[in-house]
Amino acid sequence: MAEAKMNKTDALRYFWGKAHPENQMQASDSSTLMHPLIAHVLDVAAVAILLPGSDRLGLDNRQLGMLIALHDIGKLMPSFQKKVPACWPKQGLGSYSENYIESRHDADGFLLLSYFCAEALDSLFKNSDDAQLDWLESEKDQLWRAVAGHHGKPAACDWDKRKQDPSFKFIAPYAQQFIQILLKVFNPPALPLFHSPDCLRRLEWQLAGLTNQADWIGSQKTWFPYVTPDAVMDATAYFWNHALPHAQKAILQAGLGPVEVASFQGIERLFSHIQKPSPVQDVMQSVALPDGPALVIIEDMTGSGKTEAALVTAHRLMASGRASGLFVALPTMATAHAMYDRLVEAYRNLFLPSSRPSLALAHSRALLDERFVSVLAPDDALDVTFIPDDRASAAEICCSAWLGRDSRRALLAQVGVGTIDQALMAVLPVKFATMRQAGLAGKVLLVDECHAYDSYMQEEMAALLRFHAAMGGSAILLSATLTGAVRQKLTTAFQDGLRIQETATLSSAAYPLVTLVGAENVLELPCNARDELKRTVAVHLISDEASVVHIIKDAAAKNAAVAWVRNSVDDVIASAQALTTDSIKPIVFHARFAMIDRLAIEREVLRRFGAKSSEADRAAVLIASPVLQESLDIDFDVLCTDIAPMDLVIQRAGRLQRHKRNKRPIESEELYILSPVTEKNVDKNWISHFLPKTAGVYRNAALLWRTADVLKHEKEIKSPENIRYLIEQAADLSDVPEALMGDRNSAEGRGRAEKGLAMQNVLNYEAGYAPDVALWESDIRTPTRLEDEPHVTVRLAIIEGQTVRPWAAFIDSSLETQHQQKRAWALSEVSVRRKQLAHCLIPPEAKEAASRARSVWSWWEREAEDQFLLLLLTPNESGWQGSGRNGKGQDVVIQYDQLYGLQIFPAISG
DNA sequence: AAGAAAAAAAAA
Repeated sequence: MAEAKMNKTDALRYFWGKAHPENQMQASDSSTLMHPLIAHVLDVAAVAILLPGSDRLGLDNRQLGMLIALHDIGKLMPSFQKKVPACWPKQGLGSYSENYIESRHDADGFLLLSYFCAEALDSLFKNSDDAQLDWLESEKDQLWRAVAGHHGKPAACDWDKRKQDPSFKFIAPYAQQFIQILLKVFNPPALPLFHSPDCLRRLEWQLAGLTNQADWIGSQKTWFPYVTPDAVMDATAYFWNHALPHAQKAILQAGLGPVEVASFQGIERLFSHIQKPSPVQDVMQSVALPDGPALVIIEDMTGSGKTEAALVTAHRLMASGRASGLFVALPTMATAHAMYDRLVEAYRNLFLPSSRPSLALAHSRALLDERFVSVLAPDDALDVTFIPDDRASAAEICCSAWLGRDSRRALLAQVGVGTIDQALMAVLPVKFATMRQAGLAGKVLLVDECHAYDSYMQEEMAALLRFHAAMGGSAILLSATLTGAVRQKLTTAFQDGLRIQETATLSSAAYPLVTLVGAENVLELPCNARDELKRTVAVHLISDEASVVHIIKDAAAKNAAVAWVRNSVDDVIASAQALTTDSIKPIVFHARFAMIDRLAIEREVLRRFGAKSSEADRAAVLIASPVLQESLDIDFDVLCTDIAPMDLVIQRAGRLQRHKRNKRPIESEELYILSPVTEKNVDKNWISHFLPKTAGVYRNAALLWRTADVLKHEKEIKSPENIRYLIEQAADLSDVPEALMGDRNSAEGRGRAEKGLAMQNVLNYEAGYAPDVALWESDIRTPTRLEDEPHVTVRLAIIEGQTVRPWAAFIDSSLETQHQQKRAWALSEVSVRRKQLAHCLIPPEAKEAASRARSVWSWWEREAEDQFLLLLLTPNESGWQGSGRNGKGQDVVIQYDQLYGLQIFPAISG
């Protein structure tokens, strides 16, 4: 029996917007199997209107609500409605049919808005009868693609072909009626014509981000329980009485409720441990900041208190209304953790005590961090009415589970700390980049250690700064030293984003230095160094390994703390073995250990050589790979290093007699650099004959030669006086030996290629949120970092009978529990070049146990079988061993022990 | 001919 068809307005409430997948349905209560489309779009519109920060778009709430509510109009199409047959709106579409062409509702939505319903939307753009004041079609399309592209990338399809689908003719009247209903709910005044294309472009990106964000919140079923079609009989009533109150609560539970920035009242109020501000902190407290969006670059020595100076700057920018929050980007997960720990103490002081801002940790492994997980409030358990009244609870950290459980959402937290990669993905055509943009918008972007990047990442950084400035954001960059070229590049990028025609030229060579960049002017402000940090290190170039060994043995005999930074892991292990005697037992430190062992070594190294180490503990020899130049706060009486590029040599030298100590076995500050002799007539194997593995790691021999040669003449590293000079001199490769020019040129070529690749990959702000102007989620994910060579992640495991245990659980039995499984596996990882190890052998009798072990890994870890290798270890006389094949398919033996780490040898055949 | 360290990974 044919159902009597309803009129369109009545029928519309039966179209669904959200529904359970068929198999999870419970037939008992058919009325709430689905959430009506009208209800869903009003929910999302309500969220958008109430989200703090949505006022930055500069739209009237009625206009904003209208635009956002249109985001899912494509779901009216039968090709969407048929997806859940039980929810098919027969009241409008007649009896169910499967015969509709497959399509995407985001692309269909765009077509409805831009083409089939243009007239119905006229009133939204009609300012007067003067056609001069009308919006252009292309301008309207910018808005439509922003709201339609809410599935992580711009909606796309073969538009001309898709238009031919007869369903459009059939659905258009419904869509027009749908629009009428929304117009009645919101009653939006006409959108003013934008006086500049820049403003419209910004609105396009902002609207795309906000739609996305509001859709994610508005799609949470726990916050927006399904309602019956009857509930939206009166759409206006639903919006006011249902959508808005639910949205308000949802926003609070998402941890995105309104917060108020405290006024800036001096660095001591922000950090209780600071009694006397350092010079750079003094400057950043008092200097006049440029008007409008600002870029601040702080170059100063490690230990100068840059981070606090930067947070002071961020607070001042926030307090002056230029930002509502902060994201701190760091080069590694480890440094992100350290920064998180520092912010835990201070971040609440940025806001009024009555505000409850979230502090989120944003990187791929944040959920393996016990401390972060422990502060995550369970969804819905957050008491939204709770306002702490005593200081103790006001000081407590918080982060909603909704924000904390996904790295893209984590960027939305008022204060975020994470890897730089999380921010960079905002300017790459990866899925939900607009979410990340929304997270960064209106925040101060604080990038720490921003010298630590290659050409590819530098170009991404420039793109990020350009984008951030164009969106009206401010940024702070921290570094020990940047070359003039890099500082100029980043400054120009920021000014580009501000639409400055004639960007500033930087000139200062002072150090330490604060660079203040605004739209109007640029100021380079020399700054004093902290007295305690001023120092002179004597540099000795040594051209034979035996002498280094001799120096180390000599120092060890005097009970000094001595370290040798070697460039390759194999060299580290070989030298450690060669140095081992009855009295010397070197500590070996590199990254080819299972993470749990590496962390244990790190703790041991900190204990022995850290600020609080005792004289007895310090009498030790450490042989380390370049991991040592990373952020560990340790110091040595004597330091040796293989030759490396200048900035790294300086960084390594920072580990020499860094702390004040009453008495040292060796008082003079001397750095010994193992390097071949620098002469003009060297041959092209200058470095590879002398330190073959170093030649593989630092592939620009000219740069190494130049570094050694500059240091040979300069003879000392003097902070702060000659730091800038050393860096700039070493970077100048115009006059290197003839034989090394080939190397220099190919390194330059690689750099240029990387830069080109990055330029090709990053989003073009100007081109807008459009499908064809970037490789949006093409076949290969656009990476935040280039990998020069493919690596595999090896997960170490112990096999005993039929049980496979992660190595970490074997080392630390507290990791044996069910809920620690993921952490245990992550702590058992080592990264190895695929060339060395491509496949691990699993004996047939262990196959079953091995696949049982793998089954608890996440879907991509299981999926990428050649990327995540399970290595089964069995004990042998010197530790543990397993077997596998290298990249060429040859059999190899893998040796593992806690002293030297992972080593791979060719298998002895026969 | 040699090879550090570092990040990311679904959906609305």
